[in-house]
Amino acid sequence: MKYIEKLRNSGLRPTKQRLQICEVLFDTEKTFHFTINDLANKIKKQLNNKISLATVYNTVHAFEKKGYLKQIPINSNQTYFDTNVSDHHHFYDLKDEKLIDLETSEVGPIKILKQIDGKKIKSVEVLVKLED
Amino acid sequence: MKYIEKLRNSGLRPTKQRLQICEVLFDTEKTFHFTINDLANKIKKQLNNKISLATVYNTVHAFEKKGYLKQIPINSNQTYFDTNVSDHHHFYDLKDEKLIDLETSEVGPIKILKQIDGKKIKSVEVLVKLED
DNA sequence: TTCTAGTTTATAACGATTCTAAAAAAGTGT
DNA sequence: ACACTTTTTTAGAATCGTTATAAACTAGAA
Repeated sequence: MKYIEKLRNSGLRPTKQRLQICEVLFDTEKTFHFTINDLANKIKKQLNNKISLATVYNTVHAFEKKGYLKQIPINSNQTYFDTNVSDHHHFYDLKDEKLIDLETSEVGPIKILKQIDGKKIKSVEVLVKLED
Repeated sequence: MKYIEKLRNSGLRPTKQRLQICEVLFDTEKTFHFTINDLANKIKKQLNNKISLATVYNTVHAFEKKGYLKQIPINSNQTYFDTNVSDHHHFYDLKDEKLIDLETSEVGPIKILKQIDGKKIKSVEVLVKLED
Protein backbone atom coordinates (compact mmCIF):
# COMPACT_ATOMS: atom_id res chain seq x y z
CA MET A 1 0.00 0.00 0.00
CA LYS A 2 1.34 3.36 -1.03
CA TYR A 3 -0.12 5.23 1.94
CA ILE A 4 1.51 3.15 4.66
CA GLU A 5 4.79 4.96 4.28
CA LYS A 6 3.17 8.32 4.06
CA LEU A 7 1.32 7.80 7.31
CA ARG A 8 4.30 6.31 9.13
CA ASN A 9 6.50 9.17 8.05
CA SER A 10 4.14 11.62 9.64
CA GLY A 11 3.87 9.67 12.86
CA LEU A 12 0.41 8.28 12.22
CA ARG A 13 -0.14 4.57 12.54
CA PRO A 14 -1.36 3.12 9.26
CA THR A 15 -4.59 1.66 10.52
CA LYS A 16 -7.20 0.08 8.31
CA GLN A 17 -9.51 3.06 8.70
CA ARG A 18 -6.85 5.64 7.89
CA LEU A 19 -5.74 3.74 4.82
CA GLN A 20 -9.31 3.48 3.60
CA ILE A 21 -9.85 7.17 4.13
CA CYS A 22 -6.63 7.84 2.21
CA GLU A 23 -8.00 5.84 -0.70
CA VAL A 24 -11.21 7.82 -0.80
CA LEU A 25 -9.42 11.13 -0.43
CA PHE A 26 -6.32 10.71 -2.52
CA ASP A 27 -6.92 7.91 -5.07
CA THR A 28 -8.66 10.30 -7.41
CA GLU A 29 -7.74 12.02 -10.62
CA LYS A 30 -8.98 15.37 -9.43
CA THR A 31 -8.87 17.04 -6.06
CA PHE A 32 -12.19 17.87 -4.45
CA HIS A 33 -13.99 19.73 -1.70
CA PHE A 34 -15.96 17.97 1.00
CA THR A 35 -17.60 18.17 4.39
CA ILE A 36 -17.22 15.47 7.02
CA ASN A 37 -20.66 14.26 6.14
CA ASP A 38 -19.86 14.08 2.44
CA LEU A 39 -16.82 12.04 3.27
CA ALA A 40 -18.63 9.65 5.58
CA ASN A 41 -21.19 8.97 2.86
CA LYS A 42 -18.53 8.53 0.23
CA ILE A 43 -16.78 5.99 2.41
CA LYS A 44 -19.97 4.05 2.94
CA LYS A 45 -20.76 3.94 -0.76
CA GLN A 46 -17.30 3.58 -2.22
CA LEU A 47 -15.94 1.07 0.26
CA ASN A 48 -19.22 -0.49 1.31
CA ASN A 49 -17.97 -0.15 4.80
CA LYS A 50 -18.88 2.13 7.65
CA ILE A 51 -16.28 4.00 9.62
CA SER A 52 -17.40 5.61 12.84
CA LEU A 53 -18.13 9.30 12.47
CA ALA A 54 -15.78 10.08 15.35
CA THR A 55 -12.98 8.36 13.46
CA VAL A 56 -13.71 10.35 10.35
CA TYR A 57 -13.49 13.55 12.37
CA ASN A 58 -10.29 12.42 14.07
CA THR A 59 -8.68 11.38 10.83
CA VAL A 60 -9.60 14.47 8.89
CA HIS A 61 -8.22 16.66 11.63
CA ALA A 62 -5.07 14.57 11.87
CA PHE A 63 -4.58 14.82 8.11
CA GLU A 64 -5.19 18.53 8.18
CA LYS A 65 -2.62 19.01 10.91
CA LYS A 66 -0.12 17.07 8.81
CA GLY A 67 -0.88 19.19 5.77
CA TYR A 68 -2.66 16.54 3.70
CA LEU A 69 -5.89 18.51 3.77
CA LYS A 70 -6.83 22.15 3.99
CA GLN A 71 -9.78 23.80 5.60
CA ILE A 72 -11.57 26.27 3.37
CA PRO A 73 -12.46 29.53 5.10
CA ILE A 74 -16.11 30.06 4.36
CA ASN A 75 -19.26 30.67 6.34
CA SER A 76 -21.40 27.61 6.41
CA ASN A 77 -22.89 25.46 9.12
CA GLN A 78 -20.49 22.74 8.06
CA THR A 79 -16.74 22.87 7.71
CA TYR A 80 -15.38 22.42 4.20
CA PHE A 81 -12.12 20.69 3.43
CA ASP A 82 -10.04 20.51 0.29
CA THR A 83 -7.81 17.71 -0.95
CA ASN A 84 -6.00 20.32 -3.01
CA VAL A 85 -3.38 21.54 -0.58
CA SER A 86 -1.47 23.73 -3.00
CA ASP A 87 -1.80 27.48 -2.53
CA HIS A 88 -4.97 28.46 -4.29
CA HIS A 89 -8.23 30.31 -3.94
CA HIS A 90 -11.96 29.70 -4.29
CA PHE A 91 -15.10 30.87 -5.94
CA TYR A 92 -18.20 30.35 -3.86
CA ASP A 93 -21.46 30.12 -5.74
CA LEU A 94 -23.93 31.59 -3.28
CA LYS A 95 -26.97 30.15 -5.00
CA ASP A 96 -25.81 26.57 -5.47
CA GLU A 97 -23.59 26.66 -2.38
CA LYS A 98 -20.77 25.19 -4.40
CA LEU A 99 -17.05 25.79 -4.26
CA ILE A 100 -14.87 26.09 -7.35
CA ASP A 101 -11.09 26.21 -7.33
CA LEU A 102 -9.33 29.36 -8.46
CA GLU A 103 -5.65 28.83 -9.04
CA THR A 104 -3.09 31.39 -7.95
CA SER A 105 -2.12 31.74 -11.59
CA GLU A 106 -5.67 32.88 -12.28
CA VAL A 107 -5.39 35.70 -9.77
CA GLY A 108 -2.88 38.45 -10.26
CA PRO A 109 -0.15 38.70 -7.63
CA ILE A 110 -1.47 39.91 -4.29
CA LYS A 111 0.51 42.49 -2.37
CA ILE A 112 -0.17 42.90 1.30
CA LEU A 113 1.01 46.40 2.14
CA LYS A 114 0.20 46.31 5.83
CA GLN A 115 2.33 44.64 8.47
CA ILE A 116 1.35 43.42 11.90
CA ASP A 117 4.06 43.69 14.55
CA GLY A 118 5.55 40.40 15.63
CA LYS A 119 3.48 38.41 13.19
CA LYS A 120 4.25 36.93 9.86
CA ILE A 121 1.97 35.92 7.05
CA LYS A 122 1.16 32.24 6.93
CA SER A 123 -1.26 32.26 4.04
CA VAL A 124 -3.28 34.53 1.79
CA GLU A 125 -6.62 33.18 0.71
CA VAL A 126 -9.12 34.79 -1.62
CA LEU A 127 -12.80 33.99 -1.62
CA VAL A 128 -14.77 35.22 -4.62
CA LYS A 129 -18.50 35.12 -4.07
CA LEU A 130 -20.62 34.53 -7.15
CA GLU A 131 -24.21 35.45 -7.91
CA ASP A 132 -26.36 35.06 -11.03
CA MET B 1 -33.47 58.94 17.42
CA LYS B 2 -31.26 58.86 14.38
CA TYR B 3 -31.84 55.18 13.68
CA ILE B 4 -35.62 55.33 13.41
CA GLU B 5 -35.45 56.65 9.88
CA LYS B 6 -32.77 54.23 8.86
CA LEU B 7 -34.80 51.26 10.01
CA ARG B 8 -38.07 52.54 8.51
CA ASN B 9 -36.40 53.15 5.19
CA SER B 10 -35.31 49.56 5.02
CA GLY B 11 -38.71 48.20 5.95
CA LEU B 12 -37.81 47.28 9.50
CA ARG B 13 -40.02 48.54 12.29
CA PRO B 14 -38.01 50.64 14.70
CA THR B 15 -38.64 48.62 17.84
CA LYS B 16 -37.01 49.32 21.18
CA GLN B 17 -34.75 46.30 20.82
CA ARG B 18 -33.60 47.13 17.31
CA LEU B 19 -32.84 50.71 18.26
CA GLN B 20 -30.83 49.55 21.24
CA ILE B 21 -28.89 47.14 19.10
CA CYS B 22 -28.24 49.96 16.64
CA GLU B 23 -26.77 52.02 19.45
CA VAL B 24 -24.40 49.27 20.48
CA LEU B 25 -23.40 48.49 16.92
CA PHE B 26 -23.20 51.88 15.29
CA ASP B 27 -22.74 54.53 18.01
CA THR B 28 -19.02 53.94 18.07
CA GLU B 29 -16.02 55.79 16.78
CA LYS B 30 -14.53 52.69 15.25
CA THR B 31 -16.07 49.73 13.50
CA PHE B 32 -15.57 46.35 15.12
CA HIS B 33 -15.86 42.60 14.75
CA PHE B 34 -18.15 40.51 16.91
CA THR B 35 -19.94 37.23 17.40
CA ILE B 36 -23.57 36.99 18.48
CA ASN B 37 -22.38 36.15 21.95
CA ASP B 38 -20.07 39.14 22.10
CA LEU B 39 -22.95 41.33 21.09
CA ALA B 40 -25.38 39.87 23.62
CA ASN B 41 -22.85 40.52 26.39
CA LYS B 42 -22.14 44.01 25.18
CA ILE B 43 -25.84 44.79 25.22
CA LYS B 44 -26.21 43.50 28.75
CA LYS B 45 -23.28 45.55 30.02
CA GLN B 46 -23.64 48.69 27.97
CA LEU B 47 -27.41 49.03 28.23
CA ASN B 48 -27.92 47.19 31.50
CA ASN B 49 -30.71 45.46 29.77
CA LYS B 50 -31.17 41.97 28.47
CA ILE B 51 -32.47 41.30 24.98
CA SER B 52 -33.50 37.76 24.17
CA LEU B 53 -30.83 35.80 22.34
CA ALA B 54 -33.33 34.93 19.63
CA THR B 55 -33.93 38.61 19.03
CA VAL B 56 -30.23 39.29 18.78
CA TYR B 57 -29.93 36.57 16.15
CA ASN B 58 -32.97 37.83 14.27
CA THR B 59 -31.78 41.41 14.34
CA VAL B 60 -28.24 40.69 13.29
CA HIS B 61 -29.48 38.65 10.37
CA ALA B 62 -32.00 41.30 9.42
CA PHE B 63 -29.27 43.96 9.52
CA GLU B 64 -26.96 41.78 7.50
CA LYS B 65 -29.61 41.27 4.84
CA LYS B 66 -30.07 45.02 4.66
CA GLY B 67 -26.35 45.57 4.31
CA TYR B 68 -25.73 47.17 7.72
CA LEU B 69 -23.50 44.30 8.75
CA LYS B 70 -21.22 41.86 6.98
CA GLN B 71 -20.39 38.29 7.77
CA ILE B 72 -16.70 37.54 7.79
CA PRO B 73 -15.76 34.33 5.99
CA ILE B 74 -13.60 32.45 8.42
CA ASN B 75 -13.57 29.00 9.99
CA SER B 76 -14.59 29.19 13.58
CA ASN B 77 -17.26 27.56 15.67
CA GLN B 78 -18.92 30.96 15.87
CA THR B 79 -19.98 33.32 13.11
CA TYR B 80 -18.15 36.63 13.00
CA PHE B 81 -19.76 39.86 11.89
CA ASP B 82 -18.29 43.22 11.02
CA THR B 83 -19.82 46.65 11.45
CA ASN B 84 -17.44 47.82 8.74
CA VAL B 85 -19.47 47.17 5.61
CA SER B 86 -17.11 48.84 3.18
CA ASP B 87 -15.17 46.54 0.86
CA HIS B 88 -12.18 45.40 2.81
CA HIS B 89 -10.20 42.38 3.91
CA HIS B 90 -8.94 40.75 7.10
CA PHE B 91 -5.95 39.45 8.89
CA TYR B 92 -6.65 36.52 11.14
CA ASP B 93 -4.26 35.98 14.00
CA LEU B 94 -4.33 32.21 14.43
CA LYS B 95 -2.82 32.27 17.89
CA ASP B 96 -4.96 34.97 19.49
CA GLU B 97 -7.97 34.17 17.30
CA LYS B 98 -8.33 37.85 16.53
CA LEU B 99 -9.41 39.63 13.39
CA ILE B 100 -7.76 42.78 12.10
CA ASP B 101 -9.05 44.92 9.25
CA LEU B 102 -7.03 45.18 6.08
CA GLU B 103 -8.24 47.96 3.83
CA THR B 104 -8.48 47.49 0.09
CA SER B 105 -5.96 50.32 -0.25
CA GLU B 106 -3.52 48.17 1.72
CA VAL B 107 -3.82 45.32 -0.77
CA GLY B 108 -2.73 45.76 -4.34
CA PRO B 109 -5.50 45.51 -6.95
CA ILE B 110 -6.79 41.97 -7.33
CA LYS B 111 -7.42 40.62 -10.78
CA ILE B 112 -9.62 37.59 -11.19
CA LEU B 113 -8.62 36.06 -14.51
CA LYS B 114 -11.09 33.18 -14.47
CA GLN B 115 -14.75 33.48 -15.35
CA ILE B 116 -17.61 31.21 -14.41
CA ASP B 117 -20.37 30.89 -17.02
CA GLY B 118 -23.59 32.60 -16.11
CA LYS B 119 -22.23 33.96 -12.87
CA LYS B 120 -20.92 37.32 -11.90
CA ILE B 121 -18.64 38.35 -9.10
CA LYS B 122 -20.40 39.71 -6.05
CA SER B 123 -17.41 40.22 -3.82
CA VAL B 124 -13.73 39.45 -3.47
CA GLU B 125 -12.51 38.87 0.05
CA VAL B 126 -8.98 38.19 1.20
CA LEU B 127 -8.12 36.43 4.43
CA VAL B 128 -4.51 36.69 5.54
CA LYS B 129 -3.62 34.21 8.26
CA LEU B 130 -0.95 35.30 10.71
CA GLU B 131 1.43 33.28 12.84
CA ASP B 132 4.24 34.29 15.19
C1' DT C 1 -59.67 52.27 20.27
C1' DT C 2 -59.47 48.37 17.51
C1' DC C 3 -57.42 45.55 14.26
C1' DT C 4 -53.64 43.29 11.84
C1' DA C 5 -49.20 42.16 10.75
C1' DG C 6 -44.76 42.22 12.48
C1' DT C 7 -41.76 41.47 16.57
C1' DT C 8 -40.09 39.62 20.87
C1' DT C 9 -39.58 36.03 24.03
C1' DA C 10 -38.46 31.72 26.55
C1' DT C 11 -37.81 27.43 25.55
C1' DA C 12 -37.52 23.41 22.73
C1' DA C 13 -35.40 21.39 18.85
C1' DC C 14 -31.71 20.70 15.78
C1' DG C 15 -27.29 19.55 13.95
C1' DA C 16 -22.36 19.76 13.67
C1' DT C 17 -18.68 18.72 16.44
C1' DT C 18 -16.28 17.03 20.55
C1' DC C 19 -15.88 14.10 24.58
C1' DT C 20 -15.85 9.70 27.04
C1' DA C 21 -14.65 5.34 28.45
C1' DA C 22 -14.31 0.82 26.98
C1' DA C 23 -12.89 -2.44 23.34
C1' DA C 24 -9.75 -3.30 19.59
C1' DA C 25 -5.56 -2.97 17.09
C1' DA C 26 -0.72 -1.65 16.37
C1' DG C 27 3.89 -1.61 17.71
C1' DT C 28 7.78 -3.46 20.71
C1' DG C 29 10.38 -6.56 23.17
C1' DT C 30 10.87 -11.32 24.60
C1' DA D 1 3.73 -16.60 19.14
C1' DC D 2 3.08 -14.09 23.45
C1' DA D 3 2.75 -10.43 26.77
C1' DC D 4 2.67 -5.59 27.43
C1' DT D 5 2.12 -0.67 26.33
C1' DT D 6 0.32 2.86 23.61
C1' DT D 7 -2.53 4.45 20.11
C1' DT D 8 -6.77 4.16 17.76
C1' DT D 9 -11.53 3.10 17.05
C1' DT D 10 -16.10 3.07 18.45
C1' DA D 11 -20.97 4.07 19.92
C1' DG D 12 -23.16 6.92 22.35
C1' DA D 13 -23.51 10.91 25.34
C1' DA D 14 -22.56 15.67 25.89
C1' DT D 15 -21.80 20.29 24.20
C1' DC D 16 -22.75 24.40 21.99
C1' DG D 17 -24.04 27.58 18.32
C1' DT D 18 -28.00 28.40 15.86
C1' DT D 19 -32.88 27.96 14.33
C1' DA D 20 -37.77 26.85 15.05
C1' DT D 21 -42.03 27.31 17.74
C1' DA D 22 -45.95 29.23 19.57
C1' DA D 23 -47.70 32.46 22.69
C1' DA D 24 -47.51 37.26 24.34
C1' DC D 25 -46.62 41.81 22.95
C1' DT D 26 -46.16 46.10 20.04
C1' DA D 27 -46.19 49.26 16.13
C1' DG D 28 -48.70 51.34 12.75
C1' DA D 29 -53.00 52.12 10.37
C1' DA D 30 -57.92 52.65 10.06
